Amino acid sequence: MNYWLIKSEPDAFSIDDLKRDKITSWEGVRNYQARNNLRAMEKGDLALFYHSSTNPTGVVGVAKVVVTALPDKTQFDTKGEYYDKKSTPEKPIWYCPDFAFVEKFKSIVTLEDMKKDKKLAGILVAQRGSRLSVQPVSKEHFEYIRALGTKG
DNA sequence: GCCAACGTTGGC
DNA sequence: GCCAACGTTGGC
Repeated sequence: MNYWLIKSEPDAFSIDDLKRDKITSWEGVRNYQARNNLRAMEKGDLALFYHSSTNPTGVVGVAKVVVTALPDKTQFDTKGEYYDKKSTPEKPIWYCPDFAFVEKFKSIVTLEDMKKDKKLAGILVAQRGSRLSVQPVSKEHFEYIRALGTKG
């Protein structure tokens, strides 16, 4: 059982979109480190859902891995924005798991909150220049942030 | 919209 | 395989 943080721009795909769709394939990640994290995810793992490039930025809910990583079909779509000409169905480069909606927080746990909180010292997302869109999170940090968000 | 951080690409 | 140039992310 591992814990993660996944970033999404709410204009592209928000926690409300996940709530509506119930399940989504986490397609379009084109960063090797993020992909490696996606491939390391196991069924039942939980992820903090983070809204980036919005005001305020922060964790807005929780998602659960329901299907482990399979080849991301968008890499083969020659007309799509995620097409990768170096990838083939025989040797796919990019993989994505499916996430299910778990909950939306009563209140957002903002990046500012996380940076200030001594209990969250060392959390990747609050580190300067942390661009990685799929990050591991410790169990302690996960549960602490979830408690902050759900208590409202 | 700016720009720091940092990943990727490609020439050598 | 180094590294400069370039592109992207994402907070502000």
